[in-house]
Amino acid sequence: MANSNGSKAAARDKRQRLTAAAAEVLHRQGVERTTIADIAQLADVPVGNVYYYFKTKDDLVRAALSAHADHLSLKLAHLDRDPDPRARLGALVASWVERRDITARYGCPTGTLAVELDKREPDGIDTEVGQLFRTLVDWVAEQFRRLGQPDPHDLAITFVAANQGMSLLSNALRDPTIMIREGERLRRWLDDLPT
Amino acid sequence: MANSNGSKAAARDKRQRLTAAAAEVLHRQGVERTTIADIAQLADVPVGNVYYYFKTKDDLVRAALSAHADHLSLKLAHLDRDPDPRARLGALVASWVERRDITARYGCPTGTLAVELDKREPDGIDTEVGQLFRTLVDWVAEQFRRLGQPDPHDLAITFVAANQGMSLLSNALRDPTIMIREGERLRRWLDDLPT
Amino acid sequence: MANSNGSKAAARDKRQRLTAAAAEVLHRQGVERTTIADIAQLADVPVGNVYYYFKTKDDLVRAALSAHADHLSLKLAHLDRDPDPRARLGALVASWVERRDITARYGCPTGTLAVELDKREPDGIDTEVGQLFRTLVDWVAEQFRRLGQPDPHDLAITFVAANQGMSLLSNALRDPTIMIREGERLRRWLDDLPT
Amino acid sequence: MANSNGSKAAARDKRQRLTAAAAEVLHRQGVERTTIADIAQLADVPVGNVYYYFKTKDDLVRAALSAHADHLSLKLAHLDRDPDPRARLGALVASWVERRDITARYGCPTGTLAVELDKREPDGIDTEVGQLFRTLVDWVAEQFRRLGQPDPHDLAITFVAANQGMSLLSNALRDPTIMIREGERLRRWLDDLPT
DNA sequence: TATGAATGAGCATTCATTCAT
DNA sequence: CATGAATGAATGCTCATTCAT
Repeated sequence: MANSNGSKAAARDKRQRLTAAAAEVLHRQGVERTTIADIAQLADVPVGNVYYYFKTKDDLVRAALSAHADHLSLKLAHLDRDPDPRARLGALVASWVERRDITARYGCPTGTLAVELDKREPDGIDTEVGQLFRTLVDWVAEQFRRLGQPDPHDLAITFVAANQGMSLLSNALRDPTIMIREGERLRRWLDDLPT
Repeated sequence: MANSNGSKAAARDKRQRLTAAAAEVLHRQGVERTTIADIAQLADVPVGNVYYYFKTKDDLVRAALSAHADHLSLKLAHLDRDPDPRARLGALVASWVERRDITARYGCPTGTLAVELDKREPDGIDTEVGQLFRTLVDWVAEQFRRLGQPDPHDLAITFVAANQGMSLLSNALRDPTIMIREGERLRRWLDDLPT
Repeated sequence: MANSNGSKAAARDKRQRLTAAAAEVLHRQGVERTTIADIAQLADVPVGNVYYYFKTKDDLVRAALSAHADHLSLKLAHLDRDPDPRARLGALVASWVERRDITARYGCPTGTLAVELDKREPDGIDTEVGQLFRTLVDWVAEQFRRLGQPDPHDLAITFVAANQGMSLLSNALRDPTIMIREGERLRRWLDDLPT
Repeated sequence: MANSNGSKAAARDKRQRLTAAAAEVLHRQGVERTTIADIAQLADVPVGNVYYYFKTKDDLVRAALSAHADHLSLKLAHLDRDPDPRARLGALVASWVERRDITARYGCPTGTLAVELDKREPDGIDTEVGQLFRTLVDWVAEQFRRLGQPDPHDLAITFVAANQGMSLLSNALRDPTIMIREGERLRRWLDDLPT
């Protein structure tokens, strides 16, 4: 029993550890500068063993991306607890600002991944990063819709783009305060939305 | 005379060709996925000869970045011909929107370069991409200042971040129309600025 | 069990083979003229695999040097079996003369390595070749001390230098007989030492 | 006239400068670590121009060796002014000791060159370094002959080998004082020679 | 002859992926 | 499943030598 169940648990655990390690290292070092060995080491898994969980490096990258997607789903589900759409969006902004130091240092995990993956998959039209962004945009759009805004989807694009823009700039300029000021602007914008 | 000058001109030309090729290929394929051979081939220069003009691959990357910086300077100088700051900013937005198809396919050259270089130079605080962004932000801030806006620098950050955000999203979603709609929003925003 | 131990043994064996191959080829071709491929080929190891055992070419060079150092230690230990210091030194000389053909063809392994490494590590003060020579000089000095000689260390320097000198000359002149005659001179010198 | 004579002089001068530069840099950096560009730069000659004076790198190396040979000839001619063979040999030793700092840092120019060239010309039986050593050995032998010594040639080998040995050791141990002590020993040896 | 530029072969090193046990 | 080891293709870079002018 310790065997069948235990090893399955161990396997799930290893896969999990590898995914988490990948998400972290890929964020910090970038996809191309990260070796399988880097990830294996951080996950404390022997290199040769990685391939029993992920066929290729791309698979690992995808897993890391999925991890970010899962993280996003969790966050959105958490935000959904608040019934007020405006508050939800405000909390989303707050979560962005909260991560300002990491963002200023390494950029937005999703955004930088999107940039790198775009170079990797020259013909990928319907990419998984795209899906992630779509999920987020859709959720944001839904909030704007509930707020009775016209063109909620466009507003959502603007909103999500604002995060990507301030993240990229704060990273390029190594200035976390950009996130603070831009975050305040977004919140003001939310508050000023005509009802 | 045609000789001595000719060869120098040829050399300058080759350097120029290599720089242009680098800028183009690095934009399309990304820094890490681009080999010196790729650049050499596009520039029609034998691989070994590249190193006569650029000591290292990093040098080539820097040259490509400089090319972008030069391009930006030219553009700003061109915009400066119009005395109206609001019109200047509007024209800048227009130039962004104009490039929407390339942006949707490969992202903003400067933005994607910023992301990649951040992973390459783990400790680079005062990077050259940073300088490029600073130049742009400063110019934009100056226009807002002339328009009598409070906090022109913050507005400039918002403005530049907007471009990066919409570029990234339109790239990730492979949707050039995002650039159109966001561009229009920016122009409306400019027009609505209180005087 | 044959397994786990077997692969470790195989690994040790491969490392050993690479070290031996390195020692041999580096002696014959010199450090700079020897490629990793040369060593790999002689050791019958795929080139890419070499780097699993040695991170860099320098590492391989160091390993070869260590092999020489080990060889020296063994030889000295063997000589130590004879209780008579004079006989020990005589046997050492004999071992030098024995290798005269190889020496005339390729020089003294340690001496030529010392020359080459001196050019490689421009600032290496306390080099490993230096250590090797120190070990030898110290051992020789100890013998002279036991023989009751004054300035045993100086005598040891003279003794060791004599080997390097005759090795270099016999190599440059491609004349192994130099080793014979100089060897005899050294032995006579030992015999004539005042007690 | 400034032309024909001047350019010939300039050519001779350039060749001379290249030879001197080669001798110096090859001694310091070693043959393999020295590039044509290194030599050209030190000689203040454009790289492409080097090949009008020396067809190949080997030619340059040979020229440097010839320079050392010329230097030796000059030195021996100078020593020949003293009619006393013993004094001549003593003065030769003194000249070796004088160069102790350079020797401790870079080795004996001829000796290190001999080692490196041996690796370069795998089949060179009658090498030019050999010739140089033969010249020296013959001259020294002649002095011993005049001193009425038996086996003057063997003594000469011993004498020259002593220099190579102490040079190599003082270089490997980075200790110029070895040259001093060994030099004194050689002089004592000369003085003690039976007449 | 003079010279900047061109050429191309060669080398150390990396790394994703596979294999043997 | 686990794991250390194997494999080989790819890449940045160097440099002696040659060429065009």
